[in-house]
Amino acid sequence: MPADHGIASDLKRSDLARLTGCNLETIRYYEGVGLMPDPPRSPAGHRRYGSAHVERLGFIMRARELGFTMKEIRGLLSMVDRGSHTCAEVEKRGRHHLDVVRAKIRDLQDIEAILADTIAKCSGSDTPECPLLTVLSDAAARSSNEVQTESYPSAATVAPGR
Amino acid sequence: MPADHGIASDLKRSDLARLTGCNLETIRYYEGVGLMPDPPRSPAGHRRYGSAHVERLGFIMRARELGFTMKEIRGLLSMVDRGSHTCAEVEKRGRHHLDVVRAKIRDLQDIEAILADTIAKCSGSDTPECPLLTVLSDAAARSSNEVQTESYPSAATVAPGR
DNA sequence: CCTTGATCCTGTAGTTGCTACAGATCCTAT
DNA sequence: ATAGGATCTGTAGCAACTACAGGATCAAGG
Repeated sequence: MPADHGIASDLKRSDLARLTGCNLETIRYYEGVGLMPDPPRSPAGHRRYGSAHVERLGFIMRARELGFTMKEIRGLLSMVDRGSHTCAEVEKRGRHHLDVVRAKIRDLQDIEAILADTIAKCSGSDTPECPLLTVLSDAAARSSNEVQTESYPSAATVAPGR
Repeated sequence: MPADHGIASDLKRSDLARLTGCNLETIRYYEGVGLMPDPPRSPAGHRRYGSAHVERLGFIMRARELGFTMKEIRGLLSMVDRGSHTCAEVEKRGRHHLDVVRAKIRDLQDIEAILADTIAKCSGSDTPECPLLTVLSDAAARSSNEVQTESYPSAATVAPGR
């Protein structure tokens, strides 16, 4: 096998985009908000990237795929940049993010249950009466065992105006 | 107990907000984007709402809670406004939204699995080595049975620059 | 060598769904 | 009458990008 001819460099912005799967414009955006460093420029002012940039942007993209917010990614990166990170601290942040992800899953599962239950009652016919519209129109139809504590005397029609 | 004196009216914007749980400013926003009708005004120009507005905003709020986008809500409302809705059509839209919700749940569950698996390997100690950082730094660590089809020769360090 | 088309540059506006502010007017209670 | 809330308008900000306009530059073909 031939010898490696050294660290790659001289990548254009489009190369970096292609290698990382990141949108071209987003690279500039990340530079603007300080997630990516200002790269060296060619004499004509074109950005020139190296493998270090590929690594860093790859890190950002994978964190994004895992749903980390920009703030969290920024925190992780600055820890690593400073070399002040420990597994314990990274794990702590990861666990916090996991909690957030699990909370979102629970919220969506609640929504899923209501939607599925309601839709199951739909007739699929041409009548205007619809269980889903009823649920959307009437708070009481949602949680039938919970009494509305404060509401206005109900009017005749749903979604009036026009 | 005194008799009900008819359909309510002359609600102020703050009243509507309180009755529906909607943010005060959001009401004006919904009016601006055409989700809520322009209400009648008092001589001095203050918005005056009635029970029909309470109903409509309640509809919007409940659709929001179920994760419908503004576009979907707009579609549902305009159907109902026109009186052209059928249970079949509403059900169709509801099922589509349910599909979207379920897809989101699956995405989040994938994320949850990767996070949980990775964090489980963390030592929680003071070392800088961390399985979670490894996963974020190295694409190969994510899907270990999938060969990277296109990537750059890897450099020494993760998250360089500084 | 020169042209042509692709790519790069900058700054700025649009997206979704709100939320919050500034500065002016108005209402309500004492 | 006056003090304090509440309302009015327009506009700016948030996350996290994405897309465009108008110009400069590069790379390949003739």
